[in-house]
Amino acid sequence: MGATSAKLIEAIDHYLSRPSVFKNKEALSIHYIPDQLYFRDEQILELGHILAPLLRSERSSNALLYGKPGTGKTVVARFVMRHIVAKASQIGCKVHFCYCNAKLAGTEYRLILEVARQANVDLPFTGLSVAEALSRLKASLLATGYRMLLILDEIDHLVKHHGDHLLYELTRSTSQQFPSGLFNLVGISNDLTFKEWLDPRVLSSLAEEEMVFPPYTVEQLKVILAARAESAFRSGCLSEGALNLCAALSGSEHGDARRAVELLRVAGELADREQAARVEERHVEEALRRIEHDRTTEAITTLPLHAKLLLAVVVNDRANSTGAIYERYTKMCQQLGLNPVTRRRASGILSELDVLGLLSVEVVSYGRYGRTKRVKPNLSVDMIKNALREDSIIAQLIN
DNA sequence: CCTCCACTGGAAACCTAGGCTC
DNA sequence: GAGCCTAGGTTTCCAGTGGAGG
Repeated sequence: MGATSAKLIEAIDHYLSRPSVFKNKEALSIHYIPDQLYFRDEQILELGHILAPLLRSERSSNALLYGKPGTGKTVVARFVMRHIVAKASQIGCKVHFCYCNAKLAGTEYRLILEVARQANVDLPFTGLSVAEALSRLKASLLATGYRMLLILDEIDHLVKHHGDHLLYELTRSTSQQFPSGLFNLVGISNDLTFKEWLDPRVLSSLAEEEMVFPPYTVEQLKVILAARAESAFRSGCLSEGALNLCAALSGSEHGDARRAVELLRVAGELADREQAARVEERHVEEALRRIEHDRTTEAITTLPLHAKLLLAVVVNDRANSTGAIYERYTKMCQQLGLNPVTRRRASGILSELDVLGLLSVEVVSYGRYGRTKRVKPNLSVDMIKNALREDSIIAQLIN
């Protein structure tokens, strides 16, 4: 064995023997479903009542769960589903249970694909029309005599990007075998106004039951965090102050428990890295910065090339109107030997950068001198430049 | 009150790259 | 291989517009 290998093994051993503040980090993962959920008994029981008929192979009502991010919608839905799945397999009830995030799936087709996968139906990952994919899924369910409970997370994303056509089809899918409907839907939405996007027929069948999840208070967040921390951290490895700070930082926005838990996890990782015995408040503060930083760096580095170029023009040349930005941008493309996108597209990209929170874009009118977008960076220019420099093509253009 | 700038942003067509079915 | 499908990005076309200056 070479000397390098020996050193590597030593380093790994050292890493493994190093004390950690965590005893079970899994408990702070976003996919973790605790055995006990706090302050959501009402919603759990209500959803349980709504879905219980499935266990007698009857149709349940469709339901919509609303609430701001991190108010426990997803975890409640999955918690209830877990219990019902257990019961269903115990009594041999013919229902497929399926959880799917519409935003992660991306498109209608990929959503159906994911649903089908969870129901053990094989579909090609491209090449079929949405209608064909759906009818194959239905055919397979009918052939096996299963009905399906479908929990659709971030359903507002689906509707806003692809319309309500798919929901219409799902709520209208009936057969002789299932005259009341083949699919039972539980939709989850962050957006309280998304109903306006729905056709009234879809809305009436989808929103048979509606549940609203209120934000957690800071005090409630403390209890939730304390319980998670109890299973995640070794005893004495989390200071009271750090926990309170996590709750306070997340509670001040809108009681976002997911964010609070993430903050706690990152703070723990930072404490581990510096081999601290305990997670302190300063780790939480650093974690907050780190999360913010990672989010923007990630957003920038994954941008398409022309979006990066336009962003570079804004932060580098201080150009602030669509016309000026476009002019500088086309010169830049010339230098690089690239074909520039059209004015229309550039305008669209600037708006997209606004939605991502990287730029702040405002339409202003200068009267006789026209109407344009007033554009300025929304974050520290240095942070944006640093992230842009990771792209070798852009790096040569930024001073 | 009217004009007219420098755009905005909707709509539809188009292109590319993937893949299925027959 | 022909003839379909989809997704995602882009181009083309164009009607619409807030408000300074006449």
